[in-house]
Amino acid sequence: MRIVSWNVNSIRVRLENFSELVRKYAPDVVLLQETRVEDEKFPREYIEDLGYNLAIFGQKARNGVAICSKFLLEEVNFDFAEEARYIEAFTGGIFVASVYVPNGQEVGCPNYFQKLEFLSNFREYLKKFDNDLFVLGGDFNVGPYPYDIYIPNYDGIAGSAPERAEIEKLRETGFIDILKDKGFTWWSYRQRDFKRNNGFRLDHFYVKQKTHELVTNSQVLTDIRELERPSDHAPIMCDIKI
DNA sequence: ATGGCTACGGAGCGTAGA
Repeated sequence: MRIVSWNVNSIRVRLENFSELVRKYAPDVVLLQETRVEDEKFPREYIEDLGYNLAIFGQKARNGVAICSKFLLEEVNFDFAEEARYIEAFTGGIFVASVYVPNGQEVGCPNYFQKLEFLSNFREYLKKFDNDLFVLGGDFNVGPYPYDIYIPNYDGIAGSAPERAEIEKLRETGFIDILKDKGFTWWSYRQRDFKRNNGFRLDHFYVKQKTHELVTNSQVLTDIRELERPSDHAPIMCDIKI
């Protein structure tokens, strides 16, 4: 099974890039974040015509998550967060989840503390999957290690010690960050940051040991970030022997 | 130089992203 996770920064603007992703990599499951569209306006037909079933949880203008799968989607649930930031389902024999962690805006502001709280609550929520084959993908908006952010000694938003501590606690519950050391996943649209590789590694896959034993490959799809009218995030991909 | 770019809503430019 091939799984992609991708912050698309508007699904409606990214349809051609989505099609190219499917043409090049033929993923079985695509976990989307920042679809930025209410459910009634989601381009369902376009995605379904590419061969995917859909589970969506969106809202107007901001946030929005979705799961696209070539397999039947069962036990779809998006109760974790009030904003459209989380969705899970059982598909093709495993549980998958797509999460869009709040950005936090600026260290110390109210949204920043909401981000820390989100991560803390989320860690507790995920205990329900302790005994399942489970792949969690998403935009965590944190670069867990110093080399995940191109700026030396950076400790601003996405790189502050409390944010990194929340992710460390997630790892301490047994989750393995399978894209550690695989490079950046986000580059600002500004300053030609992508060309200069001024990036952050914000998009992660987490699996526990039982699932990790089945992972055969993981990578960042930087070629999709190079397309015309790209998202500011590259998709991330992993292959699981299932 | 505290901007730079992109998407959204909604018809100006403010807000958010990270």
